[in-house]
Amino acid sequence: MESLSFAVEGASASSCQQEWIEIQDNLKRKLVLEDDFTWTIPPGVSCLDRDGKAKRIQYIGGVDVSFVKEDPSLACGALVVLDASTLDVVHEEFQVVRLKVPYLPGFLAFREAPIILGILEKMKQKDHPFYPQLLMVDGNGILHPRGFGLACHVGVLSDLPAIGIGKNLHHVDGLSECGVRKLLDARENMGKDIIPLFGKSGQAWGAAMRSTPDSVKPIYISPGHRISIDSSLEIVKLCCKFRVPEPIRQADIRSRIFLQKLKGSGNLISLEYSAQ
DNA sequence: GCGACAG
DNA sequence: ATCTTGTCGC
Repeated sequence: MESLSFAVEGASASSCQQEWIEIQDNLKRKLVLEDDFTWTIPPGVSCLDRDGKAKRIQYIGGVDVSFVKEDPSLACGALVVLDASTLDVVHEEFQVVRLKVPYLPGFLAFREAPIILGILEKMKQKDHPFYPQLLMVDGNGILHPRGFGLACHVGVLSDLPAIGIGKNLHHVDGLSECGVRKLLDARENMGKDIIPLFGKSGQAWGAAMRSTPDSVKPIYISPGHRISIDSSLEIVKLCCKFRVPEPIRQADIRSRIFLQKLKGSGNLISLEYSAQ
């Protein structure tokens, strides 16, 4: 009995993955890893400040999905929009959903992307004035076993420039936390807070970043869509008040609060119908 | 075979 | 992802 259910679940999981791999490989053909946007990135402290022509990016979106311990299939997706110059939240959207798909390493997008895309679609239909010009995603871009993580998935399907942010390293192409740690601590890298991530194959996967002066644990940045690695790093630098870039941090905080309020106000029953 | 495995 | 109190430092 026990072994049978394991066998069945194992079989469905692997056939699912095979199908998902094909989807990822197909979507990957549409992936753009160069800057492909009309706005400009505000110059950092060391850059010349003279851009009178093109308009600077104004609205940066941050997305995250939170869960409830008591009911792991219940999730709240959040999209927050920040003013790039102040990092103030100017808009927020939430969507509570029932997840039907389990989390499988390498296939995060099949769990979380539909929620994010749903929110974006709703905003786009309304021609919302705060529709983001770029998305920062809580998960990797090309730093992924097949070079197509959540940020790529969301970026391609929404056709928005996207950047992936990992709070933990997904081990790919020989990359490891230990290796990154050594490079960050290396004497020749003193003061450097960005370490390019080159795998043993020579591939550039993104970068590890010490996002605040005193943070020990780096974040992992990789382009999702329509942006280069270098530009991704410039954007992330603009957003780091704390270790986790503000757009993602706010999406994380606010999606959690949203679920807390549902719990506190006993609205869980109505969710059985609204959150399909 | 063993360990690793974004959120 | 989820939980959680105190604690350290500016």
